[in-house]
Amino acid sequence: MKASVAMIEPNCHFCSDCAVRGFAVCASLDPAELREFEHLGRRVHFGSGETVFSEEDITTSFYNLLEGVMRLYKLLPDGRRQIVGFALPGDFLGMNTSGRHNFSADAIGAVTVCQFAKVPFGRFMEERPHLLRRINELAVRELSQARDHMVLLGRRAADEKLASFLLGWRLRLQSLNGVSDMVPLPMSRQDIADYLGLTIETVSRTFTKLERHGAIEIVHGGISLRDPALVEALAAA
Amino acid sequence: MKASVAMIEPNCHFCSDCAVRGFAVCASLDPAELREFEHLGRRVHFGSGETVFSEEDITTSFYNLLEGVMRLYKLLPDGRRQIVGFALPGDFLGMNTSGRHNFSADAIGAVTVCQFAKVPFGRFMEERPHLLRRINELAVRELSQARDHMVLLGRRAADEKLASFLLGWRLRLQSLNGVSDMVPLPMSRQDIADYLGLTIETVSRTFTKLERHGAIEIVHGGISLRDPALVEALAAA
DNA sequence: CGCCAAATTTGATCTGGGTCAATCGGCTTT
DNA sequence: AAAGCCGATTGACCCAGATCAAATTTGGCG
Repeated sequence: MKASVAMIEPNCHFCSDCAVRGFAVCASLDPAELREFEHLGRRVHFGSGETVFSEEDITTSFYNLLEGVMRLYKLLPDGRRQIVGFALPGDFLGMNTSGRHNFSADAIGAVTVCQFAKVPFGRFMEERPHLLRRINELAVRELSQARDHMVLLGRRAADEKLASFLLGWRLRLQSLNGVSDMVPLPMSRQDIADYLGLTIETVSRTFTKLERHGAIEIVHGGISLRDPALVEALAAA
Repeated sequence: MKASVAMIEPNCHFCSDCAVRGFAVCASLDPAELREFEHLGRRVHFGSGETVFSEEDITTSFYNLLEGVMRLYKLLPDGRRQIVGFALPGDFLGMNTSGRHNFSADAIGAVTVCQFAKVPFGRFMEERPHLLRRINELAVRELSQARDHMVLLGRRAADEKLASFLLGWRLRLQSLNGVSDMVPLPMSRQDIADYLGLTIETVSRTFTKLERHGAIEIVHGGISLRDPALVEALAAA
């Protein structure tokens, strides 16, 4: 939404001690490859609300999210928005066949990405099938998530949507931060609404309803799961 | 839905004169590789309504659709169904990370697939990065379609959904059969409803409404686009 | 051709979630 | 600490699409 005034950090970092080393695309590279890979990417910071790339942009870079959360979305000409996913550290963004990004991505809060120019990255991947295999694995996993999201959007009621979202989000955070009943929600109610195919009012009412039923507690910056089994029952439905 | 009594044809066919040779996964193989590849797949026929594989099945095979149309769908425990896509000749099915199919697939009308056992296919692909690249390309394209479908499900009204579906389906058929204003619809109204996140009644009413407005004509086995520009205006909206 | 079963269309009514309109509450600014 | 702002909540009302209930059409099949 805001004009990009992203800060580019002098590249004084090493892949070997990168926070996402173990589970991002680079997990497929051995130490020798990693040293070469290091020269391909540069760290870039984005502030809250800044746009990292837009739907119709020609793809010149791929991105590996290192820190923070991003919203990935598509807009209709009249401004309706559908958030197609939230990106977390370790997610790889920018693959496409058309030569253009087919969704937009903004930072939710401060974000750090590892940016790769498309051409050198493609050349590097050319002769490293295991990197391609890793990227394919990530694409196939995303495809599976996308299909789950379609079921949610097409066939679930508002309370089921919210319950599934909370559990799914918690699960993704678990692999980064460990298990907890506290679920931080860095995105706004509007973001949640646009992710679930609802309005902000319905999201707010549904949160309140879940809280009244003792399923969750709404706390500053997120929610706390009071009765995980109840929420799971709603989400399974 | 029906128990599978699929007919397995003695493998007397050659990849080189396969109908989907030019645009399926095998498009990435040279003539020598193709001869080897030939021994990996076997043609299998399915009758109308037969299930090719189910959501929770362990993946033992991949499939290349040769002839016919399939519906790909997920079910909720209470029977609600979301169709996540329709497969057409050239589509490659079965990739996943979990070891299980994450959706079910039935034949809509008679279908022929080229079935590959997972392990030998994986071994063959292992040493042919261009085949992997081709599969990745197909996955990334599907991901883009999936995101468009999310926008449709989450943010579009019934008439916009139907108009987008008709145009999208026509476009896919175009690359197989050439341009035409006649759009065959081999799937049932219920299938269309489950694809669009609507009920069968709403789909039927919306078809009638589009016909009354002179946008389409409902003909046996499909529709005819009477005013493509009008339909496009609705779909763009 | 005539009969039954299934698919589709049409009609009447209902309702979940949208729309419109106030508040509310937590930050920032001064 | 008062004012202003913005996101979130709550309330009143409405409507697109769901649900329930018939017709009507279509397709197989003896």
